[in-house]
Amino acid sequence: MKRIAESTVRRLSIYLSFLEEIEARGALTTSSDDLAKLGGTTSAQVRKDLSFFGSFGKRGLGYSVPELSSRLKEILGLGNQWRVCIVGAGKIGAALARYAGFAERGFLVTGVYDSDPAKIGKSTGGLTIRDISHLERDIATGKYQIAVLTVPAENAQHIVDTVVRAGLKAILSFAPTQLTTPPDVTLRTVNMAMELEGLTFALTNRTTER
Amino acid sequence: MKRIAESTVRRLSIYLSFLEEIEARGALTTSSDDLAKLGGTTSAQVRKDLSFFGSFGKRGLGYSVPELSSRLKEILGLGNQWRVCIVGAGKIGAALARYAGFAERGFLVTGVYDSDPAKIGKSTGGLTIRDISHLERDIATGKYQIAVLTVPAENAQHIVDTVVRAGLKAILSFAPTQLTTPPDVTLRTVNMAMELEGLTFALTNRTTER
DNA sequence: CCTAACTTGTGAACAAATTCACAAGCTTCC
DNA sequence: GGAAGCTTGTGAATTTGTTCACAAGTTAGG
Repeated sequence: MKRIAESTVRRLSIYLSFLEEIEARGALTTSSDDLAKLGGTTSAQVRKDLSFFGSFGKRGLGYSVPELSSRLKEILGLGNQWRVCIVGAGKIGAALARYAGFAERGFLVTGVYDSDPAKIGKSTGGLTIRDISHLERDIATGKYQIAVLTVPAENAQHIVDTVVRAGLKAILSFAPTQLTTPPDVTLRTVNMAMELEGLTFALTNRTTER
Repeated sequence: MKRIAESTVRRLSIYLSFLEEIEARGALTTSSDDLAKLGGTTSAQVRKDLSFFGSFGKRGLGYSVPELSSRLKEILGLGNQWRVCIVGAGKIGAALARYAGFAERGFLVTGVYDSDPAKIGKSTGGLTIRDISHLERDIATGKYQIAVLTVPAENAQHIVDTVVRAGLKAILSFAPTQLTTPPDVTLRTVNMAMELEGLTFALTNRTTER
């Protein structure tokens, strides 16, 4: 299969959420133009994105909402449930552990880890906080497929190395630092400071950039 | 000024954080190659990114760390402080209100808003939660330059419309939904579900995408 | 003062992503 | 069953972003 751009994958997620809205409203079919308008893109872009994976529409008619929706779920790997651990039981970690939106999408947070003895053993979002020294073993036994890191920048790379060593292939980091992983491990980073800087850049340079 | 790509702005943020690390370690000069290695890019990319804004280095020598650092801060609009409000005093909003990392970068969270009567008047992160019905007026009087939205998807667009009407030009949203703003308002969205879907796509399609 | 060793800044070449534009398929209606 | 009206799927054209490659500064050493 051809390499798929990250921007394409992001748009697929967007299309899927629109399809779910459309489905909830009871419509049975939709068109690339509908999806484009909702997502602020063009119908050609929508069709091109989908074309990487096959052809799901009917010429003259559009797309069947339930069908496209389920094909997209399949493409995005949302057919089955995913076991997720949260590393770092600070405020953000605790908020995520409790966040119901994950479960709706098939992400099951089944473990929370921290290194602070004061937190270990306490409960958050219905889960008992485990000692981070157990993390590597737990991953190695297949307990998790995805790790979400909400730890300070200083510890982040070390934890990445640990979970990678244990065999994990997907990491979502909220640590405000640049991390490195081997090429077979997928890493996404959400850096709030960086997002805010994108805003202040726009405010300062008034270049209506988007 | 030429339009600057969002990818360029993100890299500038990364370079800045490296410069601060380098500065903390006491080095006085650095090179495009150093920055490239730290950031997983190429030295040509670094130089090209900087060239959009001027020429800050000395041929044969590299860049003065304090100088480049302060020029980048200026470019990113970090010279002055920014007043930020958080809309939505749920778990994530409360976590952000308390997050010290913002202040370090010059982002002052000076207000938290919610619509839930049970929360209004309570305190979070040293701030009293205000009734969201005051938000529009507060923005209009210049209290804030940036709004951070941590509200449910259903309410997000309505709140965006409100803050835009009040004259705000920069919004960071954590709501898991697609939002629209006029072209002169900069919007950045962090969507956790979408990030996780990017991971499961990679796990499912095994295309070592990055 | 000349040469060697660096490193920047930048047009030009290249690659990637997006948009265009249109043939091809499906449906409806007469 | 043919024409009209849609909408998809996709090569080709275009635009945007990245990498190359090298002239032009700068410093150090003899």
